[in-house]
Amino acid sequence: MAVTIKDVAKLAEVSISTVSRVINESKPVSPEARRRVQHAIETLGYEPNEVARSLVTKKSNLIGVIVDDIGNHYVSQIVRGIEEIGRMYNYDIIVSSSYGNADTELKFLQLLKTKQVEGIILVSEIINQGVVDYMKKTKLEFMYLNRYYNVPELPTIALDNKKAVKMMMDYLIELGHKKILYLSQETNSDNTIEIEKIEAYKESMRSIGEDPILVQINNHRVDGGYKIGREIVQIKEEKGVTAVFCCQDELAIGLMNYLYDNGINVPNDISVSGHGDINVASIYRPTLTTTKEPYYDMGAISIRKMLKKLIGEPINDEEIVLPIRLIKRESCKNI
Amino acid sequence: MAVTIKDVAKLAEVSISTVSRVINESKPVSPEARRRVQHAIETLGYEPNEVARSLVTKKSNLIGVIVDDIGNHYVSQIVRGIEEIGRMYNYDIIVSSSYGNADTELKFLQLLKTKQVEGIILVSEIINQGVVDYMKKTKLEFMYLNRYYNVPELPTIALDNKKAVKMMMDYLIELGHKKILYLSQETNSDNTIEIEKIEAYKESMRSIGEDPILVQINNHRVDGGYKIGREIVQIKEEKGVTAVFCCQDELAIGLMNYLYDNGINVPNDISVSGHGDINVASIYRPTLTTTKEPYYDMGAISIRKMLKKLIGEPINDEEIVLPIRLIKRESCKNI
DNA sequence: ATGAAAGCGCTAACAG
DNA sequence: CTGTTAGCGCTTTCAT
Repeated sequence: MAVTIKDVAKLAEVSISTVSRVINESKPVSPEARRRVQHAIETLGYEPNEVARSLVTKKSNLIGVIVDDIGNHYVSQIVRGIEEIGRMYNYDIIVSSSYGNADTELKFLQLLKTKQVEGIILVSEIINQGVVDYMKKTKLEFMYLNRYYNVPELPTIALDNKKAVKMMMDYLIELGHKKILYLSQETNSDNTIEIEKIEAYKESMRSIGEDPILVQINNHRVDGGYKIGREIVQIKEEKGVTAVFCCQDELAIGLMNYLYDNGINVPNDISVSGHGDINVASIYRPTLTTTKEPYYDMGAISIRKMLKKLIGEPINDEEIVLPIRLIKRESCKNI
Repeated sequence: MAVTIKDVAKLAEVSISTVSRVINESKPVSPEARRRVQHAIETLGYEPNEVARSLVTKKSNLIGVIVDDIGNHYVSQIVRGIEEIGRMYNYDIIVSSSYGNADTELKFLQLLKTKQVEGIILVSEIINQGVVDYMKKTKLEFMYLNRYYNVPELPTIALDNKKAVKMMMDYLIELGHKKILYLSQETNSDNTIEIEKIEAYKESMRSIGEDPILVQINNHRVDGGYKIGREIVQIKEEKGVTAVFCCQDELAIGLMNYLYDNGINVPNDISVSGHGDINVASIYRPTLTTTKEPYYDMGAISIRKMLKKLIGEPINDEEIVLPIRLIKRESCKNI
């Protein structure tokens, strides 16, 4: 059996309350008693039982984090941010990967609640009405981080995606491109973030008097970009496309792979750009021009907001707008 | 206040013991009582408090996972394996990133223990005597997964690194290479895994009557491979090196970046191979020839072993030797 | 089959 | 400043 507060009290010849007091520095304790208690703790190697503590204080110092897949690089960056800031406030995180399954997300939500987490951060790629409903009726702190959907009913950290698209389009146009193809993903729901990105793209094209050249795909992974390569090359030939702007870096990388494998040189034969700035973006050759989504910061800010609410710190409700940065690299060149 | 077992008991007009019994199916309960309890649980939306439960059962169903950096791809793959298998046994994981700091690792170890985790898996890149000492005197389940060091005193999942090196060398030799440079990392301690890899490399070189061409570096990241590029190219010129075998994929990618940026073509001008098969290895162009380290499996197996011990399942002590596979890709060609 | 009661390890009034 | 006491929500004897 592990050593408990009782053992410490006995050895130090004080009451357990006194021991509790020196552990938590919750109330003044005489120097003498404190010394004895500390000595007892040392010799016994006492470590407080946080579970017991949680039970009475109702504070678990635990945040539940449900993610799509921790193996995804951008996800792990968000988690990194969450964890690092959580640590500063003495919070630990329990992570679970749902692999995009709505039922799993909901199951984890309930599970985490039984574990008495004080808040939950959901990093998802799907829209899950079950979660929305569940969270609305429970008073748990919550944050919905979704890369693809806007979730208006629940707190989230939003990015100015329209602006990101505009910045990229302006840059491409500045490089002399006119026939710019936008590789997007299918918009299967009204609150898809892609809808506003597509809108921004079309607007840019209109502003230079060009017709939009839009290709949509239902796979936003690297292999999706690869598979659509053939079609893109075909359109390039037909319409004289000089630049492909992909709605996600993964697609851009996959596309560049296809182009490489088929002897088409980026950026000499065609320019390619992405969105996100995942880690391979700067490692791949040619390096990928993209707009940076501040994943780490998204995680950091979401938990900071949550924790501030939890510990009752004044929370400045001024919407923090995360800056979007254009990262110019090798994959796009002037024409 | 959340609804407790008491509320359920009251509504169902039974004692809390009975409620507990139906929740846990620990003892027979009359159909009638069971029905009433279940109904009460439904209407109240009761969810058991796992913290309270843990306190009495001494089972937290929590495993602590301390990693170097969750943002590292190979680390996140290990965590994925841990999490997915843990889930099957109804275990959750608490993850913390130590960023390679020994004191932090130890601090987390203690912290996790106070949280009553039932076991700890440490995914580290350093050797930490403090951890070894601490774990030897506590009875917590433990698993030490280290990519760079052998940790003889504590349970771990080892890979046959010598064999991996031999396989790669055999392949390179088969392709006609003789002047093979091995880019290794500095071996600052006796139990560095690199020592046996270097040994295996030297043996291979000896077997074809060549002198080893060894370069050591103290940075095993992508940028390390990039920075050493200049030196490698120089040695290539001097000694007629035709292939560079890097002790980690990250180094190989960095090196290929340097070569690309300096107009040296892989694999036409020089072959490059790695070790690990991190995700970029197959995404990068040219794709990287490497030996696969089964990260996901390492995580999965380590927690499975731990959980079996925890739930008292018979554990087959036959050393599971994880298979090492040679992945032939584009970065190496015959000469 | 069921209830009463003890207790897991700890915190937080409450007295003194 | 310190000890006593009452729980936190739950499981688990021990009777009945």
